[in-house]
Amino acid sequence: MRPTTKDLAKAAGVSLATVDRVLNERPNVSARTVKKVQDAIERIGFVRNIAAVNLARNRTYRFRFVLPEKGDQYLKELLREVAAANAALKPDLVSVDVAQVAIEDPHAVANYLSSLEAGAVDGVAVMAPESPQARDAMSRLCERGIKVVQFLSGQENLEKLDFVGVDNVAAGATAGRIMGRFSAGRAGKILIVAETILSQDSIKRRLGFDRVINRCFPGLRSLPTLETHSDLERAARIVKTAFDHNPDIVGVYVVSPEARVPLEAIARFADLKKFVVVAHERTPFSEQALREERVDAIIAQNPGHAVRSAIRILRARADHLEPVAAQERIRIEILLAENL
Amino acid sequence: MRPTTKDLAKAAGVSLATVDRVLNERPNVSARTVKKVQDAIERIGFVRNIAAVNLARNRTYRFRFVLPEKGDQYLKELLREVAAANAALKPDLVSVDVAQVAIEDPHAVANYLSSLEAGAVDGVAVMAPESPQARDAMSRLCERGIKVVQFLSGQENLEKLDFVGVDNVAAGATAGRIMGRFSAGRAGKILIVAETILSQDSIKRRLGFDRVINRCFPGLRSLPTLETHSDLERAARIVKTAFDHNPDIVGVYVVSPEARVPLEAIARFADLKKFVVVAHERTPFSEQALREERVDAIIAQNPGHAVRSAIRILRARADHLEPVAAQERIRIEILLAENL
DNA sequence: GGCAAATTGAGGTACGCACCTCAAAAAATG
DNA sequence: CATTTTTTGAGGTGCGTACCTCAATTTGCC
Repeated sequence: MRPTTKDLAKAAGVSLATVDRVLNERPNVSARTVKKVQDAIERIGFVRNIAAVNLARNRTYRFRFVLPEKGDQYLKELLREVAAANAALKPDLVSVDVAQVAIEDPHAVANYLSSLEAGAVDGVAVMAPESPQARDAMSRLCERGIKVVQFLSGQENLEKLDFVGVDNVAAGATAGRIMGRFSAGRAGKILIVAETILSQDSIKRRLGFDRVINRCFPGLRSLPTLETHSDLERAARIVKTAFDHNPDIVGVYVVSPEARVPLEAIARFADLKKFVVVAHERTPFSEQALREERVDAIIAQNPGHAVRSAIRILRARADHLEPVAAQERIRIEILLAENL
Repeated sequence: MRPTTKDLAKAAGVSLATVDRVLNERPNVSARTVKKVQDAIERIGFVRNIAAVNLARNRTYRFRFVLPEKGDQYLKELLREVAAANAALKPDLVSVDVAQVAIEDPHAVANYLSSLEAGAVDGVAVMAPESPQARDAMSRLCERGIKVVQFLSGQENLEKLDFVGVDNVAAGATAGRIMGRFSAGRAGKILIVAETILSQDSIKRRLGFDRVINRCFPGLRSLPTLETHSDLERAARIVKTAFDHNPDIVGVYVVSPEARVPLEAIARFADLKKFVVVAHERTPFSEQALREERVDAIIAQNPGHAVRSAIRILRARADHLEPVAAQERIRIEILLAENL
């Protein structure tokens, strides 16, 4: 039988009240007594029963994901995963919801975060680009006792905050390696498309990508990043210009998470199958494109894993526990048609 | 405030005892009353508090992983992950241990499984190749009320059993695609090495591999599978013969999970860097080899995910719940030096 | 209508722990 | 030494649910 606090009290030669004081770090316990209890914990292998703890504390967890207002398919996947997690974790007294904010506006993000009260939410997962305003707002949230994790974006700014997501330099490097090796030794240029070059994430990916291309694939050269601003017409125009000026394009790398706009733009006047196409994030569009060989590889971070990981971390922090680091590292996935 | 059974009773206009009867599917409740309670559950959004349920039931979960007796580094990883899961889940009243059995002997597996008593274990995760004996033993375990999942091996034999692991045909196909595209259009032969060709897993991987190679890469041709039987000397001998007979080998595909023996055998007389080398499973050896470019890609199934997934499934089954399918699919990972 | 059977209600105990109060004992202080 | 302060113990209540018993009520059947 599993030892209970009662057994622990007996083993330590103290009363239940004292065991309680030690376990919950209440004041007025002598160092000697603390040690007696801790030794007994070791000796009999006492482990707190979380179910009982949560029941007695009558604890619930309310977490919120702060996500972009605008987006395409990847955002939809994230919303779906949050909703799924909310349903799945209800029996565990965890409730999760979403606030959609104009994350491209640092003031909007900061305002929203400042408006949160500790009574309303126990933790937030924030997906917002780096900005001094957002950074300050997050710090202030922490001070008010609300746990914060940075979600899929902006891992640079606050080391003391947990981060859920991939190392974007490595993700870019992975894309670069795939691009290089899939090019089968051909020489030429690589078209690089992003939604905006202002995003730190895109900058990092490009950095990793270029590093690998330059170091390992001398026949290939990356062109300057084109910006779509999520505008199909604009994208088609500038992409066409790029193709006209560079007849020797052998590959296309879509840096930003929503690949639909840039790839549909290119498909208007070129056959994607003729290039090595690497994109980020699995969405219905990119999945379909991979199946039809219009895309050769997708570099992805699993949104379901990311959401669940963020929740586990918030919960651990709320309980003053250390998250299990190994389990929480989000992998950089490489998706081909065969391992979808 | 979250509704409790008390609130539910009031909302349904019945007593607590009746709510209890409905929730736990006890007999002697009229259909009309059941409906009243279920409607009320919907209406007020009642969700059972798992912490309280487990506490009241005083439930504990004892699971066992049945793993091979002999093995190399991948087995070690599995053992490590099981131990880690055991430590991490202790507060949740889950205990996990390992029994190492000579899984290559169907009788040994069957004997071991038959010896398990329902009182000692609530569920087992069995990693054993397909065999009528093992199959029967698993079925009988189920009948005795012990939950069973097939772990990383043998998904064909019993559809009614849960399976944790990847589709090995797809894993082989993924390896084939990587092999083909990384070969950069060169023509030649591919050396294929397995520990034994008797394993269903290896057969399936080879099947998927060949399918992709034959269909998509006409310049490449797979050689017959060589068997190492985990014997370095033997492996070195037969591998050398193969290289002598086939000077146009461009790639090496190690089908079985433990890549150390075959690759060290080859490295004795050839430079692995000159070939495209694809292997399965991440181990300290394969990871190091990938870093040093002696291996070009690793196709892996994350042992940590697999272990945790098996446990979640066993737990769900023990509670008569349906596991969350989406979360439990083990991904076929492609590892390069960049996304380790 | 009378009877048995099925259904429902009331109330209790237990699970392991948190958190509270009050009193008793021990230690520190002067 | 007496006094204050710190430490410890004893005991209670409650968290939300499971599971049990016994009595009361309703239903179905002949």
